[in-house]
Amino acid sequence: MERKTRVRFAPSPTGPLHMGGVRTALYNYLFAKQRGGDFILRIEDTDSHRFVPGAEQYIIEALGWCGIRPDEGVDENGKVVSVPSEKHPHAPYRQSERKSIYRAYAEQLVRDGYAYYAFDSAESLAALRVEMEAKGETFIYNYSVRGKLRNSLTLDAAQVERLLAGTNDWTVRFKMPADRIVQMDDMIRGHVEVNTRTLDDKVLWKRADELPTYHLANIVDDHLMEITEVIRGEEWLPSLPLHYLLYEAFGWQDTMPRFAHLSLLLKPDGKGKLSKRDGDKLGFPVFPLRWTSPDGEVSRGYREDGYFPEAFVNLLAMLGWNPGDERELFTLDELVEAFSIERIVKSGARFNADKAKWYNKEYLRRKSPAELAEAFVPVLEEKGVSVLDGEGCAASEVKDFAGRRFSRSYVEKVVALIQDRATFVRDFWDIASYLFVSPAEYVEKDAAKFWKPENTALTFELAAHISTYDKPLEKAGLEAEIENYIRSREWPMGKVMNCLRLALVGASSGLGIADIVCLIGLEEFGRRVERARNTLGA
RNA sequence: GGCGGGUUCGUAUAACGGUUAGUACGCGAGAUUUUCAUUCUCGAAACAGGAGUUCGAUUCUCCUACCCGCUACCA
Repeated sequence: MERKTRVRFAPSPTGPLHMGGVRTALYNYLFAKQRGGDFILRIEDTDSHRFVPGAEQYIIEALGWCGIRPDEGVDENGKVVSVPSEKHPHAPYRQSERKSIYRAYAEQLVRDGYAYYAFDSAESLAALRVEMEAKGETFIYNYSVRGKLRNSLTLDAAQVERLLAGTNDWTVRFKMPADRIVQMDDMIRGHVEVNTRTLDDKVLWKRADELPTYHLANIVDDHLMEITEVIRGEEWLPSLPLHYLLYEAFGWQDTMPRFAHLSLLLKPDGKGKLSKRDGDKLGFPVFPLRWTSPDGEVSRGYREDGYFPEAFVNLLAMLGWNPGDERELFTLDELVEAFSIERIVKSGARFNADKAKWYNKEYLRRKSPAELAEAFVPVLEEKGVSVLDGEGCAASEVKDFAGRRFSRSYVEKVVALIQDRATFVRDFWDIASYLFVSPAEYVEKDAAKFWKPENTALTFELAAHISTYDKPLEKAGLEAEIENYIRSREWPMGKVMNCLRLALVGASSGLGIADIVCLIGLEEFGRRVERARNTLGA
């Protein structure tokens, strides 16, 4: 019988999710949605020592920002579900709240001979490890040493009972077979085999906190939650044999999920995988959202750096996957359509900040001016420019340069003309501040180049002519008028235009003269020319 | 050290035994433009090395090198 596709993203709330984690979640999501399946969020908080407050909420918020919404595990308020319901039948989805489930499974394995109780203390193991390493031997806790240690395999039943009841630092360990080749299949890497001889008797359950370790909790929950595919990071590949053996020991082979191990995201320059530490150091965020750690340390995020979630998702998807053709721009829905595990790349991907910016630029230029204006408003207000909304201003556009008040329709017009020139919304101010504030000073170098008596005389004459323009202010018409005026007099076009631009912008860069005049209007135009004349001289 | 994974221009990638090894970002040069930006055109830039298998290997096998991961009562 064909099972419904169910995948899960199972982060550990030990800190903010970094972009590699988001990519893993994204690939899981895409896989599930493509097959009409479920994407489940499960919180793996079985390490009580590494719990970080706020991390869980961060993970949910980050996924939400990306548009990745779990079908199960998180309720409509963005909280991890603890109580089972029709929509969330497998609750709780936080492993710490599933504590009671795991012990029985651990005991089942002991009873069936696949695991045993181990009574060695952490200190005695550490000592043994040091001792063996001193002799040049590698310490592996497996068949080779378990016979010499204190456990339910070497101690008699009565003693085991006594230790089980009377002490609380024992563990349940998996009894790794001595010499067996485990044959595995990975959806990305193909056939993989490992001899159990090199593997160790992993701890499955700890009496001290009555919590399972990752391996047990993971297998039990994936089974209980009817997970069909496990798509996770490459760091888990070495423990895949153990996981196979656990499914076998439980007798769950027939419903064992298929596995896909994703390569890691590497640092752009140096060596090693992208880690949480090297965010600011490398000049780009490693986190989707800004994160303030409990001790007050702040790490930047893509959201706060001005990236659109669509761009972030897109660039992440293309880091280790490609559609097989030359398309590069995909919305989340398009990714759902195009995604395929077969086209995931095996090797690790190095993140490239320039490409990330390019993606944002592409999305920015595709956005509507209305949406961009909306995002630009806070920036304007920060700069002391107020944006007027509402009924009154629709009819008559407000552009009050001295009072720094502009109607939203004006902001939209500005944005429409500059959106091709920006990578982020925050670039707008640098590109277009002169469309809101008269230039207070003039770039010295540009002034020296263009503000010369032979140019200014002509410029003032042109400005005077423009001021008398009585047709509706509209780019094409005004542009033709200006060009015509200059050409018919055989004036040097570049010199005059740049001289005038200097007066309007304060520099010899920026939009076309006609565009600027149409935006700021004749009145402001006249003021700027006057001001330049007074400041720079005629 | 042991085990596993990986290796195509600087980066991300295409190629699934036969190609002038393609594309994108970035970089360089031109063109367009009233400046800047955009846009357009062109250019430089890669099969880690060595053995096999084959009529023929970037592609298959093995070895070496390098990179990455794991080797915790962390995930």
